Amino acid sequence: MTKQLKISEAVVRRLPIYLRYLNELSLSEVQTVSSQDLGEKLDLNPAQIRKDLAYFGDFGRKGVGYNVSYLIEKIRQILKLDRPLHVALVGTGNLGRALCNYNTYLKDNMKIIAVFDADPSKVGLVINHLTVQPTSELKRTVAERDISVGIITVPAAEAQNVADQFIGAGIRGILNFAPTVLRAPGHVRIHQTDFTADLLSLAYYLNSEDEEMARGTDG
Amino acid sequence: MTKQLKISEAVVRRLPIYLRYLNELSLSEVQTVSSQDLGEKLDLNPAQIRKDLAYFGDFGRKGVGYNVSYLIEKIRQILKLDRPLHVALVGTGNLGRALCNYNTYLKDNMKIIAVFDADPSKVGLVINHLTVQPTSELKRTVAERDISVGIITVPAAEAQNVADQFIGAGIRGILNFAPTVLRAPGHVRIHQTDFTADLLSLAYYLNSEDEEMARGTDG
DNA sequence: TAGATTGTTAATCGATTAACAATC
DNA sequence: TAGATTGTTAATCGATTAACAATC
Repeated sequence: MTKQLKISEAVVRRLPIYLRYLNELSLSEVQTVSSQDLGEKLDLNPAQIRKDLAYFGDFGRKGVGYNVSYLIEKIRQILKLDRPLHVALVGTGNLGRALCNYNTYLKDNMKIIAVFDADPSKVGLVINHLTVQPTSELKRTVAERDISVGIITVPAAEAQNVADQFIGAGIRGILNFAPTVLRAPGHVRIHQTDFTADLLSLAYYLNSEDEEMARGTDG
Repeated sequence: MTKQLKISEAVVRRLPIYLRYLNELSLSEVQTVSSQDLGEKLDLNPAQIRKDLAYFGDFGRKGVGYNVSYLIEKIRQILKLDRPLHVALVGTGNLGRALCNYNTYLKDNMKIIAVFDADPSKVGLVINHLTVQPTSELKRTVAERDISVGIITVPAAEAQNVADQFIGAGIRGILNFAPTVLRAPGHVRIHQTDFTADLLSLAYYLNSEDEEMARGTDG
């Protein structure tokens, strides 16, 4: 029986992680997996995994565990990856090109099907079978090709402008790689990927051997 | 007076965000900023910002706000970005190349100074003034050039192997872009950048116009 | 002095984990 | 039946937010 409470973001963000490992298991022809197994592999608490999944239904069998292919099917339904999802990307710098080539990765019905750049010298280039279009065509293409997600890989200064174009074109979600906070109306979901922040915050945790010794002595 | 409680990860992850905007303000020659201003710009609660900063010291002035350049200096000290920090990257695919070119971005004393690839056909290529070295040279280079952070941009199947080499070479922190959970001893800090998960989890939140109307009618 | 804004405490909210009855 | 493992409740832990005295 599927419950419909409000699901926390933390839970939703773990679902793709589960899905990824389940797909691996499926390839290895593993039939069944326990929350214990999943927890060890993904470095998560088994109780948390059971709780996460139980928000959406009773997918497991007591004493047995979870059927791998059934759970894959269910998580794909929850994430709405059981239907095709069209993505557009703006900004064909190194990062944008990298993401276009990641398309193979996203076999989960999610596919970049259009690529844009404001720079005329980039227009017409072919990246992984996609021809770069001028950003001026964004609105029309999004409507015509039923694109619901936009990826932004332009410089920070242009990101809000591109976001506004996406929003005006009726996009539903944006994945932003530019290091800037985007404004969007409530019905447009924004996910931020901020690896500069990931990298800089890493510095905080770097202890030299010396410091570790010092701590050992002190405390 | 600097307090030394245990600082939560959530707090540390916001510091680079503050730093980024403060640097912008500094460029615009803004002298002073309030938690109110910061909160509006960064879409965060002002009380949270004040609390975050207060963990590390009394950086503000009541009735006035925070001095921009003083706060920049302090946050850089906290994040240990007041000293040079050498980074190595393994995997010169599209993403790896993209990150090498982001070097300009990371003016904060953090710099990619060595690049490796296991593929002999990549060795010797020059990416943003860096010559690609064979991965076999990783350990020696890390030691010789005082490299403390490793970035992994290889396929998932090879990521743990590369991580182990970094760890064996005495690295202190790893930023992993491969979609796999890495194992590491406690003294090595792992940050995971998982934009595939960011993208897939986005799908969960995409409501079509129709669904929104339905919800409007139902509830 | 009056207005603004910090630093901090207390209240709230949310997420994780432990424990265990149910049951395969 | 005995062993394993789920789903779920209760307990814990942690993070965010509101409120306000202190003070510039």
